[in-house]
Amino acid sequence: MGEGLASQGIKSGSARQYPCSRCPLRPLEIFRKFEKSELEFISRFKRGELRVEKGATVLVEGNHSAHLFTVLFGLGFRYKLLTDGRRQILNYLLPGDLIGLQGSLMGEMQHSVEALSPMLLCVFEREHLPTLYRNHPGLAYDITWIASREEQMLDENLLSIGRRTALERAAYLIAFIRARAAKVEVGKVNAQLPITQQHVADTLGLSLVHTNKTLRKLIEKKLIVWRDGGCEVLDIDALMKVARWEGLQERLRPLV
Amino acid sequence: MGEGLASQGIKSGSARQYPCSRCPLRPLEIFRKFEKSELEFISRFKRGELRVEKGATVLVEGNHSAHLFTVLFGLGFRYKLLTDGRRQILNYLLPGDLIGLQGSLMGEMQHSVEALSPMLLCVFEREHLPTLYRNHPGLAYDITWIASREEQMLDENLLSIGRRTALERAAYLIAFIRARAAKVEVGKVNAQLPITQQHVADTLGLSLVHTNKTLRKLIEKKLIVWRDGGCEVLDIDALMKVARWEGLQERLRPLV
DNA sequence: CGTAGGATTGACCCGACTCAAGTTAAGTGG
DNA sequence: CCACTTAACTTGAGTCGGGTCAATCCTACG
Repeated sequence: MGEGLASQGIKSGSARQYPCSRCPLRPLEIFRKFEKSELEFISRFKRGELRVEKGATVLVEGNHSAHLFTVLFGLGFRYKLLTDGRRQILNYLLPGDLIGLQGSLMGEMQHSVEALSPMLLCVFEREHLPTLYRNHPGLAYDITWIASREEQMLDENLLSIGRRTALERAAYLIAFIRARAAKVEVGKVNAQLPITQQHVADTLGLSLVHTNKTLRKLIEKKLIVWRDGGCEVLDIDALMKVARWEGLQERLRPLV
Repeated sequence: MGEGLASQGIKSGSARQYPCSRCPLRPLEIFRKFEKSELEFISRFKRGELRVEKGATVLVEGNHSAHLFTVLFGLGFRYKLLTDGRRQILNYLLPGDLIGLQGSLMGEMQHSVEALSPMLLCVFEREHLPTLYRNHPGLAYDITWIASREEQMLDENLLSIGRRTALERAAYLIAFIRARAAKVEVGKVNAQLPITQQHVADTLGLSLVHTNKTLRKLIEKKLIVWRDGGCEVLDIDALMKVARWEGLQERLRPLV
């Protein structure tokens, strides 16, 4: 188990490596262009940056968090546990995704968040959220939009786990993450997804052993390879076909 | 398949049976009390009412909807289909729930909605949403809150389908709907949930036959009975124990 | 060179699926 | 009022996907 925020320093003020004005994500074409006033607000809203290592726990179910984060770099995942330890991974977190909105709105986190790779997070103060809603309806709208997008992804995952076969599920999951990653890849494309087969199993609702055998089929078909403790996609179109998945249809989205 | 909105009349103006001032839901103790100005805005935001029969399709995946709804009475569900017809029910819709927010924000519906009982819906105009965000930050916040709550329920469902056994899942589902219904039951408590075993199967990701055998076990244990084409809960605490579910923890919520 | 986390494999079993009949209850038309 | 239909619920038999157990293998790392 990780340690949560308390023990991890949040750099603020001048310690930032990425002031909003030089945000590495915002120039990407999937993100809608912001007004100057919006950027200014966001810039003030941002309290600092948080660097978390691979494997660290960013947020813990049951905790109250004073912060809200946006992923700048790296990959993480949200999950829930049953009392006896069974784990279900709910979704993955990529650059541009918001972390901890549920906790900010409702008080208590109902899920935990862990880093799959080193991550860099923008830190926002939860208390400023009402100010944002009061003074920047456009940004408020964006936040609802982002929450709604997360809901949509969960719908899709639910469909997958409930109604797809093991092979389809595996293909869907990998194609889905790959497709999302492709949209926010900053700099050189890092084709490698830093997940273990245990993560895949806990996402798909399968056992580790069966997950391994299922992934093996995808590997034999040369749709993916498993290398250096991670997954590389060789043929995303074929994966999508196996999964009967149409692909992401999103055009422009907000980045808070 | 139902017919969608086009063929169904939306009563507006004086045809309304429930002006917001006499909203049957708002007095319930789970809903937070609104300011007079908020109520006035909601009242203008409401365009009319829509009555749908049992079995009717309210919204169809892929469609653009000009409306947003709040459930006043009745029970419905959201679902998605795979191309070959496999269906996954994502969540159930009860009084006080918002329908079609995703479609309103992102343009196209990514899921369909069907009525399980006769339903009465408040109809809102999608175009007025930006006005709401501009003039009523508190309501905007509420809408985000509602979206976030839906996300939370989906997280819980995902955990259930991915990691609970068939018996646990069935117990969880029924306890969950029952618990939610208990909070919004207007007038006499109608203990009967108007769902078929096919709905349960499509929610749990199980086959109809196996669902039947699983429910049979709950019936034998006298936790539920299946009567008149619906489900009645006899012992919700026992159901929760079987499901290892802690129950709903929500206190006050907004009603838009 | 030893250890540990992850990936792999085989053997065996059980939960869940499909197929195939029923049964029950609520219409519907004659 | 009865024969016919249809939707939903049941039940049994046989099969198979996916689970558990138990090794084994790799490879990065101290």
